[in-house]
Amino acid sequence: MHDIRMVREQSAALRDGMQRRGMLEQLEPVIARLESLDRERRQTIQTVEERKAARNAASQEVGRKKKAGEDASELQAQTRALGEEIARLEATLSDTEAAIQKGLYEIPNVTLAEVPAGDESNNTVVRSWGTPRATEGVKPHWEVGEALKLIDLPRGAKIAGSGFIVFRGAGARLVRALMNLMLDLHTRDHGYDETWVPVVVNRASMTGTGQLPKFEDDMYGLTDDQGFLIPTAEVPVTNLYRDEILDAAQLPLAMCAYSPCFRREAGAAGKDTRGLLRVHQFDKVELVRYCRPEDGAAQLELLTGHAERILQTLGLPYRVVLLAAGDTGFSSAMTYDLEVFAPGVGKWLEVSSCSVFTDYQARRANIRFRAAPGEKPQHVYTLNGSALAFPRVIAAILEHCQQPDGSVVVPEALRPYVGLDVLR
RNA sequence: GGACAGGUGGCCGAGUGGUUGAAGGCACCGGUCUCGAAAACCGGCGUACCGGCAACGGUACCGUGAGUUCGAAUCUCACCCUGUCCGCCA
Repeated sequence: MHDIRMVREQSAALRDGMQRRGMLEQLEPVIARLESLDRERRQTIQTVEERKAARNAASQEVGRKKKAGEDASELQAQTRALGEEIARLEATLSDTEAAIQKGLYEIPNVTLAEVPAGDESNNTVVRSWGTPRATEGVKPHWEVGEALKLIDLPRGAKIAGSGFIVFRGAGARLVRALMNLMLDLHTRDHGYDETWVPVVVNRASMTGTGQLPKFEDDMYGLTDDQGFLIPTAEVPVTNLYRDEILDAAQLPLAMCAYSPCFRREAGAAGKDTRGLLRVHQFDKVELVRYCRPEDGAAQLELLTGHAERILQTLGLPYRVVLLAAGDTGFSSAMTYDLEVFAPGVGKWLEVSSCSVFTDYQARRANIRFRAAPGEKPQHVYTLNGSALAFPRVIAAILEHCQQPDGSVVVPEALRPYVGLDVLR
């Protein structure tokens, strides 16, 4: 969420940011309305506070008179009328403020200068690693997965619904292996603090990271309670320090967490629905960092490198894509997608999305730090990235490491965790 | 799930419906004293918003929300959270 002051004082930069996302036309009415609501709000505040000052003075006078044994009934009646006026003004004010809030929630973050303007056709591959193998003769992961009895999609659909996966045998062990490998690397080599968090969170947390109010349809909500299943560990982990003020010495703060993730994928019907590419529940190790504003860009490079390291360790060819403004997520200021090549389906699969949110999330979630004792707290910059999402990594392994006989060579780094060299 | 008890400033802890933003203490900052330090003493010490170039003025905030009242930290209701005991349960 932006600060209303951003709208007031930096409206040119805001409009430029929306232009670069290709959303200015759509959002111009919202911005213009915010500008007028802002003026309205301040106007009303002035009036209401002036009336309150008058009421406070009159109330004290009533008290004084009563104490002195004088009659205060007339003054009381006047003050009551004043109170009624205040109530009306406050109702107006709270309407105005709600409208401002709503408007601010509709405006996405402004992207950083190095982010290319325009829609996804302007996404840029900034580097790549490894050599994608030829697609010739490589079977899609769902065929291998089924043949090797690693994945049971029909039974997943039976017990939960389509888009829910069952892993079996070595497939299930592969999931556990990935979890351990990733957590080990991030905690041992990359300095992340391992965290284990609830997969159910409340509305305040979902609002803090920006899933609410705009994307409620994408999430699973609990029907009897006011909770939601998390779509990513970003939500609980980033919210850990919601409404807190950190010491400067705590920054940069780095946390990683394994969690299952739940997504309704509403509106995605028919797209990438085969196999493991788009499912309602999947596992992921997530990286979350908080840093000082001046470190934001460097921290994004660092975090992205940590995610890349997993793909390198697994020996899977990938490329790093800098998303154009129009393709960058709502709350994000800059995002790199990591795409691994899956020769069986002949596609680059997004297995990670690493973003810096500047202070956009931190403002919403009210996460601050004090640069020096006695200074005013300011918002941290938040970052996160998957490292990595399991199902697509598994798909890539089943395809990239596939042998002509249909068996799959387990990436070397994973062998101690899986306990097998080849899946056959 | 049931029964009690409780939620006040960075922390502890007072608070009778009326100059209470809130006693007192701790912590913290500045000063006096000291060769220096400690102790003692003196002073300072919340946040947000609105107006103002500023000095400053105003408003709001005692878990959250609503209500009663001329006036609410203080009274009423609902909700949330914490603690203790009971029940149930992996």
